Amino acid sequence: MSGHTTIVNHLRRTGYRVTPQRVIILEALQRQGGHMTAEDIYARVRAEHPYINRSTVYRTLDMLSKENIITVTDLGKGSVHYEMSSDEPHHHMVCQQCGKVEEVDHALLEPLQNSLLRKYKFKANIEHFAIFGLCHKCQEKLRKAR
Amino acid sequence: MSGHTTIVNHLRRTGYRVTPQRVIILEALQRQGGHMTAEDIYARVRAEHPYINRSTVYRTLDMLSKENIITVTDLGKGSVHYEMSSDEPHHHMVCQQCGKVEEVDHALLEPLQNSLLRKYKFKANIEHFAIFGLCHKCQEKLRKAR
DNA sequence: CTGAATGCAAACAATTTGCATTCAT
DNA sequence: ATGAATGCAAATTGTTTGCATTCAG
Repeated sequence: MSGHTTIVNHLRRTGYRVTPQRVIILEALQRQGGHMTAEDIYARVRAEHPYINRSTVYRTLDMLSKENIITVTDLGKGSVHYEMSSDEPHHHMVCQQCGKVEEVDHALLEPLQNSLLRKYKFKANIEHFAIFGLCHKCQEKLRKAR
Repeated sequence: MSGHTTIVNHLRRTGYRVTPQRVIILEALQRQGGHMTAEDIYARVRAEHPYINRSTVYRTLDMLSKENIITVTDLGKGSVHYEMSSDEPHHHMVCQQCGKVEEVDHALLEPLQNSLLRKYKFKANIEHFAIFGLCHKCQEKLRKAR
């Protein structure tokens, strides 16, 4: 699931209409790469195409996530983050001190995923993963402060 | 950290004033046991003490979590959940289909916690953990639906 | 041409804030 | 008596909705 045309074709096949605003929003997501909030995306899109409406952005993001073209992650910042889905799942460590978000190798999460399935028959959706805590730098800072 | 007086004493020692509203909010949290949103707590408290203000509830919850008397969990429902801190940490599996929240044994999380520390020096705050996915029942339902 | 998608303005939910008043210490 | 905490009303933030208009297919 990547590349403009592939996605656009998928949408068309599924019965969605390919409007200019949808294309523009998709492009913004692809250009950025990392996480963005709806509001980030709106701002970015607005910069070049001032006629695009905020609700269109929200509705499009909703649609894209239902189609698994983008993934939604709740990083505990009061608003959800979006990014393009990728083949290699990755996860997020969120520093509660400085707010920095780092990525976690999927391999570290797999054992947990398996044990949850074995013990609780719970199928963890690991795309939707955010781990909160303290990054290395902030631990150092805290230690020195004492 | 449990029992009315222990907490009340801790607060007083730390320089907080022990107001009736704070005591009432604490009691509501203790009576309930499980997670509650700020709004849940407000409603419950209001039922018996209608004079208590909404902002007082929010401010008190804020204070209690800063003092580690309660823990905050973002279960991805648009509003944060609170519950009394306990000695045995536990975590949450949130079913994205039916919304049910189950608890996860801490033992399953420990390996992850360790590997994050080893590989990224990231100190995961595991009190703040929510794992999203599909519970057993909803997996069954989904399978049958197809 | 036709219904899906957009734009707009208004509604909403959860939370926060400024400020005058009250009350725990 | 003094500043911390409360109550109140208003503001903010992020998001959703109803409805008339537009435009992709």
